[in-house]
Amino acid sequence: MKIATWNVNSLRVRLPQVLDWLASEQPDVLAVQETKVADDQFPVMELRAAGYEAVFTGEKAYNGVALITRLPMHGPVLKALPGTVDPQQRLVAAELGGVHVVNVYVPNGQAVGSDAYDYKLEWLERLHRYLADVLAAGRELIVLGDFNVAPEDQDVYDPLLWANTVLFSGPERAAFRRLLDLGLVDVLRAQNPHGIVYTWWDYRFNAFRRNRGLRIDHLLASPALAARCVSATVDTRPRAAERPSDHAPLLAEFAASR
DNA sequence: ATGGCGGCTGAGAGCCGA
Repeated sequence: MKIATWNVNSLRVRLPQVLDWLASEQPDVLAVQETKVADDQFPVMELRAAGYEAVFTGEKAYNGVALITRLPMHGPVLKALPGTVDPQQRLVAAELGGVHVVNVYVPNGQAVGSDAYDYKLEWLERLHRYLADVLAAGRELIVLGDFNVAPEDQDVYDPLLWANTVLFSGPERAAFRRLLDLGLVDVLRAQNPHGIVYTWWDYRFNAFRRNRGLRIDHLLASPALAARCVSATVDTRPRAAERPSDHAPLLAEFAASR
């Protein structure tokens, strides 16, 4: 299975880039975040013409997530964390190729100590409970998306500058670590144990040209699946192209089981 | 490094992202 995640920062603006990328990389699944499009405006037909179906949950102007796939989908599609009513559309999950695939757009948090920050930490705790249940049921799991957390010093271009700020504060990193403590594997880091690998660069400051980035998009896999990961890379080409998203796509490939 | 970018809405400038 070839599976990717990409925060596109408006699917309607980025649709040409997304269609180009699907054509060149041919992933089985692409999880996108920040679609910023209401469901009745979602580009179903354009994706279908490219050979992909989509399940999505969106809203006007903010948030919104979609799973774009050429695999057959089985079973129910989840469009929010179970047992919660979230006015912000931040999660879509489906059974794809025998794997429970969970696409997340974790809240940004705005600033340490803000209401948005508390909402982010609560959201991550609810995600933890849900993923624990999935794993307890013995299901193969991939959770991928924009986590808005840089887990380690090497995931931040200037850790001292970012210390105690949102995306890199202790409580956020601890919440991410608790997801790994479930047994999930950060496959991009596992494939690049020591390398500098960023997924986001600020539009300002010439950040991309200077490679002042953060690694805040992630793909986590359950242990047996992670053992079959044959590659995990960040494709920086779309970030370098015309009218880019500020995030680059993260692409991983898994060998079939036996 | 104060904000510089870019998307959104609604028709201004302000909000939000990270």
